[in-house]
Amino acid sequence: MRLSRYFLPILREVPKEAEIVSHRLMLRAGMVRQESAGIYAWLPLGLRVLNKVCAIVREEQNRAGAIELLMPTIQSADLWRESGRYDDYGKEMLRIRDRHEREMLFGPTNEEMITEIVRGYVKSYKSLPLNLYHIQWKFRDEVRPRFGVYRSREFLMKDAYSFDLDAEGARHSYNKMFVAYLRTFSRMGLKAIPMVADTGPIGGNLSHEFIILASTGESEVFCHADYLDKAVPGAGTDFEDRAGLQGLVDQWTELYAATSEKHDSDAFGAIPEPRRLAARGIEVGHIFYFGTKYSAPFGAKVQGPDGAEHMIHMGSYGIGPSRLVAALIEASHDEAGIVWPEAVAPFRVGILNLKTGDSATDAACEDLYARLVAAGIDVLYDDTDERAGAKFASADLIGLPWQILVGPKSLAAGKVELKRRVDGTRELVSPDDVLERLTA
RNA sequence: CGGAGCAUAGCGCAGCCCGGUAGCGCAUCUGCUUUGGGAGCAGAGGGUCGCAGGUUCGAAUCCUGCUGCUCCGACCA
Repeated sequence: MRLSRYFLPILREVPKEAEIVSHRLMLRAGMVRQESAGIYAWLPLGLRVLNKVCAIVREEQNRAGAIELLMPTIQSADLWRESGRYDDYGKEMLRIRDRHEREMLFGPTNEEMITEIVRGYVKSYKSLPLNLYHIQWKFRDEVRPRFGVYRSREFLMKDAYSFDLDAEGARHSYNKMFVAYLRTFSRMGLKAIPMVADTGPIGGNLSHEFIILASTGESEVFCHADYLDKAVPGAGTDFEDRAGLQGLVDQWTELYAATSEKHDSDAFGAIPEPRRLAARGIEVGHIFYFGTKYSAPFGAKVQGPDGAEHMIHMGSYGIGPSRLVAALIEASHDEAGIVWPEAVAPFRVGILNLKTGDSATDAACEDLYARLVAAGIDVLYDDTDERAGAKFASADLIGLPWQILVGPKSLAAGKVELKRRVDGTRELVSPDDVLERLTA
């Protein structure tokens, strides 16, 4: 992409409403624009990151055996009356009437709908286990939206719902998601720690929150420091190996880790003092097992091998990609701007033409650009006639992991500079070597 | 939902107390000079002063109502 043709409204000054660093940087980097309290338009740069986050979420959900579908944003009130949550949910639910005065709502979650869908088709234990997920916009009419897309009213959510014949099967489904979550966050460059969680209004008795550590996090968390160095299960993990998967989950839950709501100071105190970690954290995922809480009121049951009818055991598993984008920035930024992990960077590489109009510099940039594009690399070519300093500032602000600085100085020696955003280091290398390095 | 505050150009703000035909910085556009860490000079464009009423010869400014947004607290993927 040529910057001169792109839509990247960078702000030099910070809109005053932005309090936390991720919100400020997202506005400055031209990633989002507020349209209403807690409602945002995703501008091209922000959308690129959001899509990359979703792609990783999808890959790991699919790897763990979950199947994607797509449910609507608008649901009927009747569906929610069936579970009894229409009245319970309160003012957080955005209620709407259509032209026929039918009561509708903008979905805050989809347990009811997915249960209704499965009830309609699944009649035999042979169809189980089943895990269906979708990535869809949701709306919760928060009393006080804040922190940009971190706590917005409209937000993108991946929610998966598992269906099993019995509690043991459900436990296995839970473990699949548990491992999938470890992998998902790890691939985004985050260290996410599963913590024992309150099951909240959704209910159930088995639940973990996935927390990443960030000084700006809103919850207080306590855990064993060994979690920070734990190896995440590999891509070759056999998700059908029940015992093996349980072993992985056990490894990841045997050490102490809890949010302040579930904090047990005795257990925490039992950790050797130097390994005690009290920090602030951001919740980026939450998984639940809730048994027959929804299948019972919906009459979602299957016939088992014994010929009898069994209530389906369910779990649900959420990740908020829109929130994750903010969380990623909270976890990775500096004074100059965002420091994207490569896996989610809007563009992996930036080419900075430090002297637009100079024929040698222009030619070298065009050549590099063409070759990187041909190699299938996401590259943003700053071909504008801004001064070098402004280009450095912009590239650092939007967090491009690799920046190729092309100017007359280094070009005189047949070189360009390859700069790493994460530590600011630069190397003088030939254009051919840059290609080599970035495509390796 | 309790408490506090704000609303003037794309962004950040001044002007309001004390009414008199709307201003600054950044951004944008044109020209010239610059050109390796957010350049300089000269010029230009851009605003129903959140909305609706009222007071007044005259309202961004005073009064009333409304709307939107932000912050603190309780709640929350």
